[in-house]
Amino acid sequence: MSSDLHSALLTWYRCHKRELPWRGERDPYKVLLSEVLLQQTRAGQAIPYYHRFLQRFPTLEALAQAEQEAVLQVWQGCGYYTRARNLHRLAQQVVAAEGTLPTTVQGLRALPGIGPYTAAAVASIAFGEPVAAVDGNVRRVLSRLFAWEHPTPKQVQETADALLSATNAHPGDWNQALMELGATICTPQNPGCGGCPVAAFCRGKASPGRYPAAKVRKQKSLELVALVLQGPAGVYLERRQGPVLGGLWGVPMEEGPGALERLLARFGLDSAELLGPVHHEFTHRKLHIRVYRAPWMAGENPLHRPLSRLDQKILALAGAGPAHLV
DNA sequence: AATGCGGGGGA
DNA sequence: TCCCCAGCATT
Repeated sequence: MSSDLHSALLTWYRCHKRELPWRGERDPYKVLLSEVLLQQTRAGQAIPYYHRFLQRFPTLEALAQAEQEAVLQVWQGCGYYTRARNLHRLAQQVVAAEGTLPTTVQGLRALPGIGPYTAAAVASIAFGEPVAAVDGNVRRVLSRLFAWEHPTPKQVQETADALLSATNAHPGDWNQALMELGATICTPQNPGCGGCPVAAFCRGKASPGRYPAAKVRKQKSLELVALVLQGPAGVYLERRQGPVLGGLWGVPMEEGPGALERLLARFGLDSAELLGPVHHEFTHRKLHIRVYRAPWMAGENPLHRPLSRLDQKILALAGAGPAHLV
């Protein structure tokens, strides 16, 4: 019974897995990089960043010696920039201590930016530790297999561990097989149950949309004003602080009533030209930005700074984006 | 347990 | 439009 599920999934995986750059990779540094990139990021989006990152920082040592801004420059556009800052910190920490990455879940878990999933993924894939890596795919696959509408983290982890302990496959391969099924067949919408290798074992296949129940998301609306200060050599940029786009560079912005007045006061200006609106969405925020422009004596080329997509949009509207200054 | 954090792709 | 992605840190 259970062994049939295992062999069915593993056979399918050997035959149908996507060819990804990190597939079959056992180098801990490369495995770690791929797993961090894949946090809340689809494989297709992560691939170019994986290549760019390894070309720029081929080893953990090279990453440790880099400036944070150089790391963010490579990560630019990939989102969740805390990942890049933490990975950089991790490299410096490890190189300063042991020199090589920890080889166990427990050791990996203690590093910045490494949570339960990433620790288990790296330990199982790179070091063969028999531990289940539970991500969103695994949670969804198991919820459907067992018809759980409201799976608890404990329930999912325990079941995933039990399934892993019942296979002779390499733990990393088993974990990836389960995730690959979730990513390509057992998808959130319109799952391909007709082509599913384990449909015979699935209690939820009659109504896969019910498992697991969708989360509720609320999106806050924010009114912002941005000021593009344009000079002969480029635009005025400042380094953003705090949790939102922290470490990246961008144009001055203020939020809420009186935002424009505060911006003008900051730079001793009387007025600025309204260029137009820019709309930008984060998962939890909907930003409405009124973009103004004013002449300025200094400025720099935005190409040389790590910028978010948001700031790239604003600069494009002002005709001052990286593409306009190359 | 809930919330915040980017950006993009598929339906 | 809406959903959510090979999650983690913080509260």
